Amino acid sequence: MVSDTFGIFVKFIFYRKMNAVDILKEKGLKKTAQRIMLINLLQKTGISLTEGEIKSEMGDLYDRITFYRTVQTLLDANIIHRITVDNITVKYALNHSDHNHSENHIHFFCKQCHSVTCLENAAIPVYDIPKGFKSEECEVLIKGICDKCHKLS
Amino acid sequence: MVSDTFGIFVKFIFYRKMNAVDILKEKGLKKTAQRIMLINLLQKTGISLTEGEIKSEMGDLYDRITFYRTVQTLLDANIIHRITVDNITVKYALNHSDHNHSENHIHFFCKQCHSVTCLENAAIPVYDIPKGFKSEECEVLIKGICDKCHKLS
DNA sequence: TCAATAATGCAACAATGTTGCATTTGTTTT
DNA sequence: AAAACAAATGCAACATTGTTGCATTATTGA
Repeated sequence: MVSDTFGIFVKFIFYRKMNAVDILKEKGLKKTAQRIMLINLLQKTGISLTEGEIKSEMGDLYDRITFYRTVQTLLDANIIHRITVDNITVKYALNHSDHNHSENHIHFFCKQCHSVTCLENAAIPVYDIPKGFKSEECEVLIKGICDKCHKLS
Repeated sequence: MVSDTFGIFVKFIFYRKMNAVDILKEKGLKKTAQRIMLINLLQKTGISLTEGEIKSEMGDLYDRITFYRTVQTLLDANIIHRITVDNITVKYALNHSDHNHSENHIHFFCKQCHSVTCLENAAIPVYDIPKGFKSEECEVLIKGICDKCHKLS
């Protein structure tokens, strides 16, 4: 039996392994020092970072106002996303890919080391919500102990 | 076959239908004007409210500093809980019951009227998280169109 | 009713986020 | 490669959100 279905070729761009300059170019954004440094930082660490953590890594290059504008630009361009833990701590993380809609994946918050990991491959289940409600997007934050802290204990 | 299992009698207190004064008494908290008014307001509206909404309802009785302290007291006593939408808007809602651990239920955010409803009866599913991670708590925010807005369209 | 204790509200501060505008930088065109 | 253009930066100044010390006021239990 021969399938007559044509495959649809979808171009996926994965940010984790891409050069910061190329990401910006791809989005038609100017290659500025702060943008490149922020993307590099999020790639290097692999987890979500707070403004404070980003600030201390960036050193002299950090400027509070430019930081907020850089973040806004990268959020708008769908390159990074933002997570809030306990209604207080705001963290920033690199999106998985071009096609990953900001909030459609699960975040894991470690109560011990306070790291936030994006669980890209964990499936978002279908929720049994009451009649009349129409679900479109979903944010999930699981709290517990991460793999690294688990190993140490 | 006769079961020899004894039932365990658990006293559940449901905040939605309880008098504000009784809730405070039950928790050993003083019955102050602001606390009573805030609880009454959350009971009356049934949905989550922002500080601004609470302020305009409270009128003269509202004081910003006392509000933050009142909120903290009621959070600590497990009477209310806090929800953040889009990392910006903070909302407050009455807990379902004494035994409802703050974040262990699903919130529904309506993109049209911006209301947040607590879906008390919607079950939280078991997530398939990577090996090594240990899940303890879970926060879920579903975004879409609520039942009221759905009816109107 | 009075004393003990906790809550309130003012001032003052701290942290977080935003806007206007002159200057600088990145990009495009010649 | 240099000029011209547009967009990003960083300063000042402001707006919003949340916190703390302390004197005053309200609640509660005796």
